[in-house]
Amino acid sequence: MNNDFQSDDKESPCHYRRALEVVSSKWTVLVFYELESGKKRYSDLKKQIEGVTQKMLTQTLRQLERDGLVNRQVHPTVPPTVEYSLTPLGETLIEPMRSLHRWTDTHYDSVLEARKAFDHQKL
Amino acid sequence: MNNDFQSDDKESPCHYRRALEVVSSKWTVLVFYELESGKKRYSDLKKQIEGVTQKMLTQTLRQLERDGLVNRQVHPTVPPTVEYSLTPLGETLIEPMRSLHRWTDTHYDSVLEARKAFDHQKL
DNA sequence: CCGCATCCTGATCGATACTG
DNA sequence: CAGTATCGATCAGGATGCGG
Repeated sequence: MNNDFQSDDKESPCHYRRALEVVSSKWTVLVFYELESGKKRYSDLKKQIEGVTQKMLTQTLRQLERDGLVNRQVHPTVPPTVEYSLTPLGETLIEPMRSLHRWTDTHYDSVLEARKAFDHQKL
Repeated sequence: MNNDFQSDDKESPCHYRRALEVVSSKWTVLVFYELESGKKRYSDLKKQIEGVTQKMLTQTLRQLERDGLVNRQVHPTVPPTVEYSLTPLGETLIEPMRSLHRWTDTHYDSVLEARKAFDHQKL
């Protein structure tokens, strides 16, 4: 496991950017989106997030757990059951995420059009 | 590219992730942050965004321009002057970005603490 | 001053195999 | 079921040098 996020300097000018690192990895948003609706099992997350590999799902969940945004709950059953849910801290992120989500719904078409125009003009 | 299927469903998680792709590259947020306060020259951006290389700054600006979020204005002087500013579309992103920014200011300390606790517990 | 082209390293991710 | 371990391939990104 390669957890080298050591340079967590709060005073750094990259403070703003580091904030986004909390949520900007490829699968983080999707995991977060699934957990918004409540506690979910590992296998359910795997099933519902299309295209995610075991490795990436685990890695993403570990990172969210490490950041205190997600809670991991292991039930000592056979076979094992693991449930994930948002922590109170994680829930404070829901609103900002929704804000971005709303922006997408409203403006993503414009972005696609802009790209099309840009690419066309470049030819 | 397996997960790159297109869905017209505005509520689809796939759509949700795409939102972040617009803003989640390493330097995008910092560039955006600088341009919030108005039109800036390339060299000023380079100076104010600590640690960014020419390559990455140019690359980031091109991407933002392609997405229709940033306007590029070339003045035919010698030597050349290039100014960047937010487009109207780009300005619509300011509020969502501020929302994330506020979250950072309020909760980033908690994230750092959570990381510390998590890492400590792992030893 | 602004930016493109090239080379190169090392982080990231998928695929695969294995465990409690 | 819910992971861990390992190995390549791919890719982002830094360094450098050139060009309008």
